[in-house]
Amino acid sequence: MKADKISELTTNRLSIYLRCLNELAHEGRKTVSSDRLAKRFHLNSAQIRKDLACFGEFGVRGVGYYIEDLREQITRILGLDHHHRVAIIGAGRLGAALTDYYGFRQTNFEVAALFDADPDKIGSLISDVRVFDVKDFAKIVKKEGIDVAVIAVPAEYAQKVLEEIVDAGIKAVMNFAPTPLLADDDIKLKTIDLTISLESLSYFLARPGKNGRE
Amino acid sequence: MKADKISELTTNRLSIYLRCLNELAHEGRKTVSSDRLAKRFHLNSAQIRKDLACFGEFGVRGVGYYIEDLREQITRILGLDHHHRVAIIGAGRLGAALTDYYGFRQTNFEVAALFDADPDKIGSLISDVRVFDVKDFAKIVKKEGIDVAVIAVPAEYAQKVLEEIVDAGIKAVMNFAPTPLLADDDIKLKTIDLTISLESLSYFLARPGKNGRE
DNA sequence: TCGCGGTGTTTCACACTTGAAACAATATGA
DNA sequence: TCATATTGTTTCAAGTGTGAAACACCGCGA
Repeated sequence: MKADKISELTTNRLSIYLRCLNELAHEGRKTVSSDRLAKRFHLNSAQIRKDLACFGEFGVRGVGYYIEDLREQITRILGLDHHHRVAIIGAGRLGAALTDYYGFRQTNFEVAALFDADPDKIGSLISDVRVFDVKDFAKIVKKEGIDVAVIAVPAEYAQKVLEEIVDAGIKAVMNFAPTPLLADDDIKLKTIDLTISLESLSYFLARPGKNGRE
Repeated sequence: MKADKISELTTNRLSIYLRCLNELAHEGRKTVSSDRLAKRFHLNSAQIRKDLACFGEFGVRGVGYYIEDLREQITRILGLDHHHRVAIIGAGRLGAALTDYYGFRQTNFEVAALFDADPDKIGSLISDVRVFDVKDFAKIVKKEGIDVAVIAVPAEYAQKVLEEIVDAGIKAVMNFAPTPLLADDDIKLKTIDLTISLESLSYFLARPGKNGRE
């Protein structure tokens, strides 16, 4: 197929498939068919084949997929074979929790620096990561070879911080501030808005009987 | 309109509108039209009117919306005028960070109890919240009047924890474990999967020139 | 009283995603 | 050799969300 317009939904599913394959590999299985994979993990077999076909032909007709091989392929497609260095802006509780977040290490991301404007925090260590003055952001980014930024500051500062991030040449940003941010099209910006999720739960609790799954 | 099938996308937008109104109210404005709101916050005016019309007639023709009034209405619709008591299962770093998360207080959620299986943690206090043995979950839930649960345990335990949560009679669950969970239709389950978001950034960085906004 | 501005509502076209179905192609094993 | 299993690919229908357009209705101020 080799479509060049890959939906983010597709790559999200690749993440899921990768986890499923890891589980199967852990059990010692060698091959799996899209049908078995779908039945086991409540997925859709046609979708699995379509998603994978976007990136090449990884299966063997009549057999299925070699689990080890497919794991490597998906790992490569998702870029998980590359190392990334992360800056977290905002050394509050969220920033500190994220510094320790196991998911970063798991996905080959390394928290290389924290940034804050609070003089009491600047210079300190959080989980062995140094807190720098946000004024020195661009300089440290260059020196440390940072290519990913995480926004963990209050909503009112988020847009300004994002602009500094972009000015420093970073293209991939994860935003935890509860506000939509504006950025150019060549910047990959993912916003994780916990407040919206909470208010969605609140809405559900306020009107029993109706539902919606995310 | 009074449609009874409200999309979650609609309620998510209500959350956004509420924030915008808060900002406007803070500036001392009294009324706002859907057009001004849309232009100011990069929204779509037709969508705003449609979303609001799902729940009643809040505007005044020829005038727009009274900001204070609309804030109250949306607050009521989203159930933010009700207090909720939250249990966090998993007293690790993520659980601890969430216990302190300001967004909970902001949305009228109160973290009432933490749960863990680690004897070293049970009985301790984290930000003034007691850590209980997860074995006592149902008992404490009843005693403390808890109606919302947050899953902050490793992925392999998440499904089991969810079942205990459901058995305890809780209907609203937020899951931070990086795995899709299965639950009945009458349970509101929101999964925040940071790993998928990270892998999405990784994919983007691995293939420069292509993009996608979440 | 009249015109302007803005809501409430309907309608339509477009895009995207999903899931099913069908089928050719092709390894494997009997 | 041949049946079977399963991929890779195309096609189609259904559902959902978006955004524009049109317009009736109505409050306000001139």
